[in-house]
Amino acid sequence: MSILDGDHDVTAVRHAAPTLEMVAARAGVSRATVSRVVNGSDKVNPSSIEAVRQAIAELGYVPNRAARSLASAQSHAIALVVPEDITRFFGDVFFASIVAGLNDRLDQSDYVLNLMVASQDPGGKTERYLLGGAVDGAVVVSHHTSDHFLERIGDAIPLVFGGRPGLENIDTWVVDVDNEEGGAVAARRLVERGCTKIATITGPTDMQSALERTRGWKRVVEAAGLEPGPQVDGDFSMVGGALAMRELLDQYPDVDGVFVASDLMASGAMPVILESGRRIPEDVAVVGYDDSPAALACPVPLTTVLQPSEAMGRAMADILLDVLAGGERQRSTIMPIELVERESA
Amino acid sequence: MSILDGDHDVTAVRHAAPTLEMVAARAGVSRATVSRVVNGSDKVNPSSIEAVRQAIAELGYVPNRAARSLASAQSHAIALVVPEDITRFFGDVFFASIVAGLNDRLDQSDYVLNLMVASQDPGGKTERYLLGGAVDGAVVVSHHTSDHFLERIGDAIPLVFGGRPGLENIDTWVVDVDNEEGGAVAARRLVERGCTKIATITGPTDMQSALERTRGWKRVVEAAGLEPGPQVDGDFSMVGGALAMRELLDQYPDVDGVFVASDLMASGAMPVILESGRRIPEDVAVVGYDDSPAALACPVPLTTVLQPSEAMGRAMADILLDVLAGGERQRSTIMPIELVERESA
DNA sequence: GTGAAAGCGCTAACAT
DNA sequence: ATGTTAGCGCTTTCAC
Repeated sequence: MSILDGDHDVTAVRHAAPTLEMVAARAGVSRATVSRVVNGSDKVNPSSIEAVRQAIAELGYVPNRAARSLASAQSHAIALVVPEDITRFFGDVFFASIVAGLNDRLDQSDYVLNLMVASQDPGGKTERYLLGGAVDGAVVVSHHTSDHFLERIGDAIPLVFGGRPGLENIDTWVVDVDNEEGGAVAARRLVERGCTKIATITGPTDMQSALERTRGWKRVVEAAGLEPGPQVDGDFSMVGGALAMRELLDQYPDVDGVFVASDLMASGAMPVILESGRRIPEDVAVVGYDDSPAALACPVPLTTVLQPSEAMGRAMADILLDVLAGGERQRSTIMPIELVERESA
Repeated sequence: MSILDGDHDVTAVRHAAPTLEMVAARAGVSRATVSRVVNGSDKVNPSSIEAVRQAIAELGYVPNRAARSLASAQSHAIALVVPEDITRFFGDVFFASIVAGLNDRLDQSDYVLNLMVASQDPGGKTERYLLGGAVDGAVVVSHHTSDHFLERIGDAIPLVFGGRPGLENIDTWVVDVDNEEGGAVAARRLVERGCTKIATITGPTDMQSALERTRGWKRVVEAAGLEPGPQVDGDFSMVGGALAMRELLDQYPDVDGVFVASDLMASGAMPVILESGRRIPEDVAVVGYDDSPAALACPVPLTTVLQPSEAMGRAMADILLDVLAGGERQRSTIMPIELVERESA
């Protein structure tokens, strides 16, 4: 009692956290017993459990994480590494739902998530953090190809990559979406509705995912006995999509179907099509990619390819947790995509 | 050398991290000296510094965070607490740039950011984490009014709130944007362009920020000698904005100016105005709020109120870091808003 | 300027 | 089932 009645010092003095030792003293048991109760060991006498529980409640005891972590060599934390500009990252619904999925899975464990934005990272702070035992494992999400510093880290803690190839020769897992199949599904839709002049607006050519989507698109178009139309780089941005569309209409005026590799680009491209006097989908059918909010904000509701981003996040967390618990997991997990049918194609 | 040449066990065995003791042995100095070098103490002989540095490099030594944290009673981490649904959080550009600002400031310190999404938080994991000494302080961002569990936390570590009122009676700081002034600026724009029938589409009435914007709007409209038009709740969503606009046009058909308390709502409301045969801004002028990407995706480029969200994030981090360093800071910081002039008003 | 020694609060063997 | 004893890897007096 005497320790707690400190109402008078609320604002100025921070309460010193009670320790396990204080709990032990109050409950009249050894520190080891308290530790056992806290960690849910089964070999404890019910009466002791009760006494400890009460002492914990009365004192408001919370285990010190650093001490626990030091003694057990586990942090019960995992890092979310984002080697990307943070505004871009958060602006992207794809990433947002991955994080939501991650978080959802983690909520059911006693692990916490640490956000590491490594875009600039002066002084290798991120690397030191990951190597310093602060986290038991890490999840890496980015569209870009792997950054170098991660190689050393995969050597020290398990790494799960999302949406892109992992590193070679070290302990890493990959959860990816089947981008090529995504491009293929989009193209198939166009082919099946009777388009014969099928072009595509692609993402940046230095992104693996963009390349794969294009490859899938091309495969299907060719398999249908058609001559693939132009591939114009739209840079994954809205204005990029508009510019690409303009260029496309110029050099390939009789285009009747286009696979736009992101909804954002599609939302930029559509007005250009409309302004040229063509109708969507009657004259030019459009299939997007992402099923982002942008798909609904388009002039014509966009038929698009849905990536299971939240499920990806959940899968990544699940794999990492499993591995940390000593389980075995497949190195590579490919998540299925699906077509969301709306009006543009 | 002999310790490092372990190329053969890359995949299976994780390297045991070198300890300070190993560095000391290699450098031929005491552990205390290594610690001094690592922490940049000035009272170390240059030659020792050199020896230690080299040993660190050769061994690839990285200090163990848990041990350091336990011994120094500091974690060098701060938490970003989000008592909100994560998808909503990341979907909101306002929050995204706050995080960008936070991160930007933190990059220049040796603190790291820990993401705590407390929306559901079974078992009070977040609370235990924050209370367990895992972080030295926390930043809380959310539009919603304070959650209860934060009170105990503010008692243990310094808390900085963003964009909403903090808690009473405990050590908290608040960085907020002047929402009332934001609403006032928007209304002023409408008044100055000659509107006389000015309505508003508001955010949810249980959000402080929404209330304040409406208050500012009302104050200015009345000060101009005008009768304030209807206030319709648009729920901060796109469809909510559309529905609200429809209702507004019904009950107040001669409206000639409307302050829509978020760009997202405005992007939903505008098409409704246009479809009713009214022109923007000639018949109905529209001012939004946020200066989000949605402002540019509107049928008519949206004049809107800009919140300095990134600066807010930076300010929050700055305050927290200062306080952690023992500095004194004002409890409340109000950031200025500004009007972004485009075509809709 | 440098080293020795004593913890930080917890977990994990090892006894009992 | 419970207590005792060592540490985990680091910082931090306190001597020298």
